[in-house]
Amino acid sequence: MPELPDVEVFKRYFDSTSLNQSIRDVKVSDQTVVKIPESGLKSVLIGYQFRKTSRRGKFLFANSGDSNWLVLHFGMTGYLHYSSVKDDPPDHTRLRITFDNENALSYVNMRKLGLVDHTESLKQYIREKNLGPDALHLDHKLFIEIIGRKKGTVKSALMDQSAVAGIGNIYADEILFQAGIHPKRPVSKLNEDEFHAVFRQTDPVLETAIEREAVPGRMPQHFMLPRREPGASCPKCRGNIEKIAVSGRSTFVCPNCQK
DNA sequence: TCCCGTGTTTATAT
DNA sequence: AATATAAACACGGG
Ligand SMILES: [Zn+2]
Repeated sequence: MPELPDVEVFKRYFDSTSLNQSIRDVKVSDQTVVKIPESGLKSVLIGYQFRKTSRRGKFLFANSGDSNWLVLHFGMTGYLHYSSVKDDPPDHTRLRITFDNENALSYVNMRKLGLVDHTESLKQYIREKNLGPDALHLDHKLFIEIIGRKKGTVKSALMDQSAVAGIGNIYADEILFQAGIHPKRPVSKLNEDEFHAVFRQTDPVLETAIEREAVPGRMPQHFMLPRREPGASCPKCRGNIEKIAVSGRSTFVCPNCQK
């Protein structure tokens, strides 16, 4: 689930549920995903309120005052869940933050590929993680420059978080499908028009996905995203969608529409 | 220095 | 029942 659009949806969910409520308790139920000991998290959270959030790529940051940032990354299976403290938290809840208003925010992650961390400096954390600029609303020239200097296939370039942050396996496929570019094309062989086609599709794909709350079934008819299965038909030409591997990741492509 | 393949993780499907 | 797969990244060899 969690690529840029999903994490942006999580951010809005966080903003609409969990800001400006005093934190009463913090429970860590998995100390491998949560990188800070429970006692440490308690000391930076209890008695504070989340004031604002920030997103860079697939990372979500929640601020509760000067030099106090909670870091959330969702891996492949993470999400947020907010409910009454009296309700049982979902399975695989790794962290639960309880507010004075009797509600609680849970960080849920079935697999342990994500992380919860803490940092005093957003800038420094982003630098340490080597994250490129956010993929959404990226400047045209910068996008072309960053992607253009990469080696390898255009799909792996788009998915490189140190180049442009936020695009993962699903949305790389979608952007390239909308752009009519084959994911295995080497970046070095793309001409100016093809670079431009990829750039031109990036914002609309990401923005549309956010509008539809990143739910596959709510995507527009011309999206390939809900059709990631062998034998599906291309929404543009009705041809057969092909499943291939690119940098070891499952990739769906219409060989007729993507050259 | 950069790119790519491998390992990590756990529930599901075959 | 073993095996493969899945929206993630870290790491090490070439
Ligand atoms: Zn097609």
